[in-house]
Amino acid sequence: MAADVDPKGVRPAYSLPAVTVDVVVFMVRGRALQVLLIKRRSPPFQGYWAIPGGFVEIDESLDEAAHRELAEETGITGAYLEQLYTFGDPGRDPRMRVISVAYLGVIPSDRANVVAGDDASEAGWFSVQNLPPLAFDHSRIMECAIQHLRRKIRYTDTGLRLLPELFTLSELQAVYETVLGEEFDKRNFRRRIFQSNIVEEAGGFRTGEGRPAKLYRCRAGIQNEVRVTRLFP
Amino acid sequence: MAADVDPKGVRPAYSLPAVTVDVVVFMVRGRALQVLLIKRRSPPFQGYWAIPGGFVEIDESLDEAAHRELAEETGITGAYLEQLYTFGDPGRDPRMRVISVAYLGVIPSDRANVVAGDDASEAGWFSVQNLPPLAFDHSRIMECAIQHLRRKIRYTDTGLRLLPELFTLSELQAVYETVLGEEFDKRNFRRRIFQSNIVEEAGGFRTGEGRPAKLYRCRAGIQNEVRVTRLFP
DNA sequence: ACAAAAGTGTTGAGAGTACACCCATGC
DNA sequence: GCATGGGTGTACTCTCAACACTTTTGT
Repeated sequence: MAADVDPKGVRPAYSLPAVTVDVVVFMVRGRALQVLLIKRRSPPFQGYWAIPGGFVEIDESLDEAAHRELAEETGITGAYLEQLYTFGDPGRDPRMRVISVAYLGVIPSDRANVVAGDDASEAGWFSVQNLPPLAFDHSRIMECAIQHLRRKIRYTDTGLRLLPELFTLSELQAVYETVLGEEFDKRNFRRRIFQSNIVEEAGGFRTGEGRPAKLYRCRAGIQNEVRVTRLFP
Repeated sequence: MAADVDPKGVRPAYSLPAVTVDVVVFMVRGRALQVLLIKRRSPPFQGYWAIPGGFVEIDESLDEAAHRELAEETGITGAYLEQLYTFGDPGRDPRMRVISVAYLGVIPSDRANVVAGDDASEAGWFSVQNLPPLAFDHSRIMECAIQHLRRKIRYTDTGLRLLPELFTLSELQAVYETVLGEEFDKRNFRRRIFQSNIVEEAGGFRTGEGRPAKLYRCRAGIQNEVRVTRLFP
């Protein structure tokens, strides 16, 4: 339910938890799934790497807070963000009770240039295969995010949001293979993508080594749920 | 990230949002999907029906808060609860900023006896087809919960948690049909249940009208994910 | 014996999987 | 002309969906 004011008066401040957002943003570069971290420049966990995030302001929504903190601390704007899970165990921050609403985000590699902000001495991308020790309970949040991304890319169009507006089918396949850590048959992959009807030809070609590849884009009006086959379809 | 203390000092109380849990508990009775509501006895929305819930105490986890508030306001204990989504738009409570972590719960109909608690003048079950106007943004939370339950029952063992320990396959089928609002072929339904291997024979029979029906129980060690077929299986 | 619910198999269609070669370009 | 990556079709297997009658009990 929404709050009832304490009948004896306004709830005292010391009994109120702080609320933060934490934003786990992924990118695929080359053949690596990478995640955005910042280096903490104040205690506790000074010098540790951490998931970007911070306090929710009193007059902004949670989504707004997630976008704002991400932009402030890393310079990243326009990422696709969605709420992941809320972590609120007492003791997860040694200083005070902090309840953190975690967000999962993805961004195309061509918009992944970071600029460290005020609260962070540094911001950078790390391969999920090779993460540094993280501050607070951020390893747990990270595991949760990776698991969720892998699940989500299997049955929604999240894979497309990891690519620039125009992309080739080989690039798309590489994204899926990188995130999921398995390889797919080229012909079956293409058949599935076409059947699911999430892309359309953009008209151009990408040249380079070998035969030029057709460019595709995300079909307009694609919602999130591409397809799920279930216990009871 | 977890919190950084405001460099200028402790964050003042007026800028801290309150944190609550809201618990949407479902039950199937007869051929109706029902949800547990309480009647508010103080303003705002005095006399309106609302989703049970309340403040998170400073030293309890979110899960604990959800179970505690549910027990305090409705007398229901031992429900299966899981976190659903966190609703935190400014203005969702007219008095103050309230961020609410919503939980989804299910309970067998034989444990659904309610006892109204302190904060509620009444507690009762309502068919989701026929809900009263709800307080705050609870209609939105309710929609989200119903949608999530319908999705979840399709690919996990949530259906079993809506039944007593022992049940017949016809009762199980009735639960699925009630929650999803569609009918299934009896032979195909049974084949699916057996293939997914989530139940085992309990050894007894339920008698009544017609031929007695074998009793089943949830197989030990069943986790949540029964099966998902995906874009890339 | 009849009413009421339980239980049981088969067939056809569609989706998933495995698999190998030709094509268009740059150098 | 050759190296490089792009692009295409088919056969087999398995899963899903549609469909009707027999069995066991209570009255």
